[in-house]
Amino acid sequence: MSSAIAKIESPLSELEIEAIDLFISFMKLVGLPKSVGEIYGLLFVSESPLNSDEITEHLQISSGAASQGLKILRAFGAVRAVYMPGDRRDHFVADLDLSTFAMAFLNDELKPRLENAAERIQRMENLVEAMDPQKREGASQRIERLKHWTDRGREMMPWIQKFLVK
Amino acid sequence: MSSAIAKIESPLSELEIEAIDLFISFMKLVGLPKSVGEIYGLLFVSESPLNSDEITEHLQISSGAASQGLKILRAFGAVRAVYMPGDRRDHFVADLDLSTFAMAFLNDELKPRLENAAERIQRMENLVEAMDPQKREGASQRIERLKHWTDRGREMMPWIQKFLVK
DNA sequence: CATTTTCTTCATTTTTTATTGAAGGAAATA
DNA sequence: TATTTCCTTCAATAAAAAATGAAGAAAATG
Repeated sequence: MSSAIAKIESPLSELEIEAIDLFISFMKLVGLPKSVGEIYGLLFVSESPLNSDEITEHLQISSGAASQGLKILRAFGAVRAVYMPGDRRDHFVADLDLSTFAMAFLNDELKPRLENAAERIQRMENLVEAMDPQKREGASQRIERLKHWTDRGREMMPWIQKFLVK
Repeated sequence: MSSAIAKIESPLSELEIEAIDLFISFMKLVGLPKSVGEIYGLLFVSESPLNSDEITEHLQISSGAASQGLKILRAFGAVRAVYMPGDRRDHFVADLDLSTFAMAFLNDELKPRLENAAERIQRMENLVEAMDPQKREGASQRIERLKHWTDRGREMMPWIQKFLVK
């Protein structure tokens, strides 16, 4: 840096604060760390692409957290790097279409869990088969209930996906 | 206790372990602690109502955790206390209909968040109004996108509810 | 190809969240 | 009403998750 004068900390605008707050709570809901919400919120309202330094300065977070958070956001397709002529650094913009993010969450987080649940229920059914007939009755009913609801969850998936793309 | 002989730790059956594992991961998904999943999983496959002591023994958790977990589960309507003649202690059974739980989660967790988001977006719109016209354009578009998707979430709620009750 | 810049990784530290268990309250029993 | 049993609460502790920042990899520059 050419100037010896310390950079003035860029305070966040009210708008940025609202956006960041919103996305922090949203990311918490889907189990992602605060820093991910901060970064996405900042990029969402930013008029221009931001580089890693700008992100760490604005949000007062470490470079590690920025790198990690951006990695997660890129994996979800919520953020992408754009080329800025004459600047070596990566610059990032938010994908404003939240359906991209929702879709990725559905496929990467929810779907595997439902599949895992299905496998587990299959194992439970096998275990119930092996029980002596007296005990089997009640257990069997319970497992069926469980199966019913996970099936229900799976049925719901494609519908939600349609809802998201339209 | 009349007997001086230490109680043998009741190990969990394979079926119980599968059920507990399943509900631990499910509760994690909705942001509830492990112990809540353990308790619900145990009760879900239990043939008979269990009291607090039985729960703490089987799961090897503290009385505090059991009390706390049962409180949460009752609040969600996922578990209820049943009367056992000749026994002072509360006995608990799981509500096997998972839609009760899902519905409570929707109403208690999701709905307030969406409403909160709506308020926040309203504030953001006001802030954008107050910006100077040059900057307003882009910001305004972004907020509209945001609004669109939270509205979408709100539209989806009643549909999911119908799906759950049927 | 040496130097500088940028980015990522990961061991450590900090922060957050969950669990424990003792203390005390509430209700049933004697 | 004193005693016992059961349950909950909450301060302290433990466990889990996230953030930090230094080390080093990767890539561009001179």
